Amino acid sequence: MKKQLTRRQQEILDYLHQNEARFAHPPSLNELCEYLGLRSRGSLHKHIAALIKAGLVEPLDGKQRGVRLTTHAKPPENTLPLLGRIAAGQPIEAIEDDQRIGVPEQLRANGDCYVLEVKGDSMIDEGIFDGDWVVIEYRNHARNGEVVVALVDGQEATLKRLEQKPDEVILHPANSAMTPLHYNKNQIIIQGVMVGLMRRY
Amino acid sequence: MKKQLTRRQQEILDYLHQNEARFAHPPSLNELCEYLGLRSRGSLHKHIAALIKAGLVEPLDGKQRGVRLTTHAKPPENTLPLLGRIAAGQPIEAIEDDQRIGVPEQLRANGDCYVLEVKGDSMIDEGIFDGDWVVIEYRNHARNGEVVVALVDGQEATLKRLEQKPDEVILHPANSAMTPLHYNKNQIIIQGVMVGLMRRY
DNA sequence: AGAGTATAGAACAAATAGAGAACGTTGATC
DNA sequence: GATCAACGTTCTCTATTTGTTCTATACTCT
Repeated sequence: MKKQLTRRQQEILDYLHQNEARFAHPPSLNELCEYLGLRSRGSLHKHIAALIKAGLVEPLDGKQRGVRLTTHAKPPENTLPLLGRIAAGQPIEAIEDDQRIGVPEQLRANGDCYVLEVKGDSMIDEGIFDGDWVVIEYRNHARNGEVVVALVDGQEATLKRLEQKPDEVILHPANSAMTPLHYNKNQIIIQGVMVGLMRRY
Repeated sequence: MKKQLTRRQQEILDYLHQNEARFAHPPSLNELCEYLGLRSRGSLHKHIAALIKAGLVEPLDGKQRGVRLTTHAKPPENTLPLLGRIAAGQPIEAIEDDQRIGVPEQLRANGDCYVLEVKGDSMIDEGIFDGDWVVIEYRNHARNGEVVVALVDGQEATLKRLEQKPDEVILHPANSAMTPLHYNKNQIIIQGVMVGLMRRY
């Protein structure tokens, strides 16, 4: 039951969105009037009030702190968190805070997922290249043959094809220049299973 | 239940679809009149009323917020048409009508794009596998080194890496078991350039 | 001829937009 | 603490825009 915005309201909202970066501090009604070419705060206030009612702008109950957009509380649909880069190096090389990336539905699993950027060529024979994005489903077990994010000795994380044997775990790189790595079962923690891949040219 | 649209109604609906992006805000009847070359709101209003009845346009009960298409009338955001499968076979093996597939923003180019499903292993060394989806930008020229959809002799379409020489065109497969193919310039029509790739596991 | 369609134009009520003034509050400055 | 400018709020009044309805006229088919 969300109400439709009028043209002017939409226009003002768009303006706020587009120029969010431009303002050092949230603009006051007077400032906004100037930007929008209005002469009356009262007129503008009516529009802002409508936007507040629609939940798009933070209410400003008499306080003087300017017009702020509501923090788009819900992360946009169709995106997943981009947690960092993965190679055969450190656990996971984190990326700046709370970055998200668009992921279409068909590339996700049912469970919770996240995205990593691939670093290095250790899986090149599987068609996983440096710079690719891989979609990972949170899971702590996997079946043989699946490509997993494996944490080795609690220290380094790596993207490899998994083979579990009765008393050891083998991580297969997909690169003819590299050899499979053998570990004890308790050295390996599975942090997720690859379910999708994206590449930009 | 659904009534046949008249010529003009269809025309107006098409116009709304195609120029949806052009309008900053939903156009009022007056604005639409101008765009369509009409002088009377009343006339246009009758057509819009028909479209509303057909469920293609959101009803505007006296409110002033312009003519908006109903949500289910427009193709879902974030999707592109999935035109068919491409291999080294027939031009393009069409898929059932009007299928669409989700494609995140970062995998698209600026221009119009579409998606093909890859068939065969001719580009396996480039990390393009059987069953992958490739995002293609409509373009009829490409630079050397780009992967293109090339139509050979107006008959068979294929996905290959392009090399243009002064008097011939070479299509490089990325598979050590295959050899590059040499053509005359006029044998080859470029139907698009690959800009993205998606894979599901 | 007649049904279906298209256009122009006038007229109307409602929704929207704007200006301006007045009021109470906040927050910084002296 | 008093002062004062800036701010958010509320109100009234007015102008414009917009959706709607109606009538009259023309065009296009069978």
